[in-house]
Amino acid sequence: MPKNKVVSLNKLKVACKNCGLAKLCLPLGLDSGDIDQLDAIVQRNRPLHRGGHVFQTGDKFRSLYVVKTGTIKTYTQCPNGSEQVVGFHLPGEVVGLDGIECDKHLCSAKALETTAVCEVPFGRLEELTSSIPGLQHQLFRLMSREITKETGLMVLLGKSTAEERLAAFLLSLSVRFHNRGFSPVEFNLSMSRQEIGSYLGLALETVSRLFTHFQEESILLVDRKHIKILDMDQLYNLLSNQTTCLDRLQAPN
Amino acid sequence: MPKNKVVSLNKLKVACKNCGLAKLCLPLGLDSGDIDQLDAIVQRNRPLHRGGHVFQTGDKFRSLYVVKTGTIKTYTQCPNGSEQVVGFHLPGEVVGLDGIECDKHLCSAKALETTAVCEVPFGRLEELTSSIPGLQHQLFRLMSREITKETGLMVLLGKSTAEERLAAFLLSLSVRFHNRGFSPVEFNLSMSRQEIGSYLGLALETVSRLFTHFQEESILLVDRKHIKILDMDQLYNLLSNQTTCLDRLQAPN
DNA sequence: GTCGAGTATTGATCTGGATCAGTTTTAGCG
DNA sequence: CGCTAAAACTGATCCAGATCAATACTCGAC
Repeated sequence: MPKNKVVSLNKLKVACKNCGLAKLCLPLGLDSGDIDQLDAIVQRNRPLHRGGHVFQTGDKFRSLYVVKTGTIKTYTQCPNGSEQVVGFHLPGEVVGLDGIECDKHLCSAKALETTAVCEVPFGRLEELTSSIPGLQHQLFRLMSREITKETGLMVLLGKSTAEERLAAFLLSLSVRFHNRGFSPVEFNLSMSRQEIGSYLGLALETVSRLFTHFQEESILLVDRKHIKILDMDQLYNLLSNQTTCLDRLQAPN
Repeated sequence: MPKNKVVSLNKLKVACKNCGLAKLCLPLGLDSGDIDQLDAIVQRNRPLHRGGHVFQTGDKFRSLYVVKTGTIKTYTQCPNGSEQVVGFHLPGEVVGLDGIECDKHLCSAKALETTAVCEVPFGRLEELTSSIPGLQHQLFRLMSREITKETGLMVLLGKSTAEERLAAFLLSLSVRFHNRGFSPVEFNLSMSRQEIGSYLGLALETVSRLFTHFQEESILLVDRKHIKILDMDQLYNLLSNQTTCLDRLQAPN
């Protein structure tokens, strides 16, 4: 923890109370004074470049990380070298919860584009719960939501078609962008077809074909990584039998 | 019946400190006095019969439940009526964590056989963290483990063959039984082929065929719900490319 | 600008496991 | 005990999506 990055820190130091993400993030439901206390332990390091790691499998667990801008993907490496994406994390979403159990990270987290994260040392966060009523419950809620989201994805992977999986993925992104103040119908994917496929348990060719197919059906307009949803209803209808996991994937955070 | 009831209730009132599961359960890492405090809030209701519900989707969230004896399955109901199993829970394992987020349960939990559970009112559990150092961290660890386990299952569902899935499932059970003092090589399945299939994202026919196949390969001896693992090494080898999720599924709890 | 490497698209083929269908076994019950 | 319904097994067929293969596009480096 060097203390000589005064200049870059100033540029990055958006206090939690001034941060547009506060309603989605850890401070949710805390009052102004409490947020100041939380703010005091948050470390704001310089942004990561595309490909930079927040942490890697096996690293000692010290902190949770909240995405401020950009996108983080979490993934595990299989023995044969191939990687499996386990999550995409947008601004306001927390990364690193899997590290609490064994005190070391069980997956790796890397930036898909230039990305800024807020580092929250977990030991100090745990201490803060004694002086901030509600913070403990907020953390339990956050972890419960993570469990819910993963359950939703399990259900999706267990019994849905490729079409349903991609539709659910796009709708999840749509809702999450919307919650963050961006357009729910037009956005850029920061991940490759390969990464989408890995996350959804599909081959990259299948993902590519589905984009083409959705475009032919006038559900989407696809230009490389730029997506425009033309017919939201039709996209929802593809999931009519999957409302359970859809609800879960659309959880507010 | 009335006479028996008293006796059986007395028999059920095993204090946490005398419970054989304490090393796997919430009291893990707490000292004797702390366990007494925890014990004081735990409710031990009469056992559930096969098919009885611990809670159902939409119920208000009040408590976590720890399986004492028997097995609980958690599942969600799809709009079309079919159900999707999301977990099987053995003695010492906690059920209900998904309810914290929205203050209501998002899945249902029912007994697969006669099953006793310890009910832990969550509000009181949260209060207890202020007087029991370490309990908060233990709860965070517990939830982190849940996230880890679900991630492991996601990976399994995303990219593994039917054979690998069933092998991983059996090995997971084996380890969990072993941790609970039972034989790791011989046990009874409390769930149907249908339920195993639902959990693993397979058709019940596929599960049935795989049991036959494993038996032909002298990996297993299968007699209806009774399983004997004849060749543990071969079962492991089926997962050679899947060590990541194997580790996760074998998490101590 | 050209080059080259990564990424995406599209087509052709193959296959694991779903689905359908029929049979057998088991468990529950009057 | 036999009757019934659910669960399990087994065989035959089919198809969604993987895999293999070839081509096209994008973008940064020089």
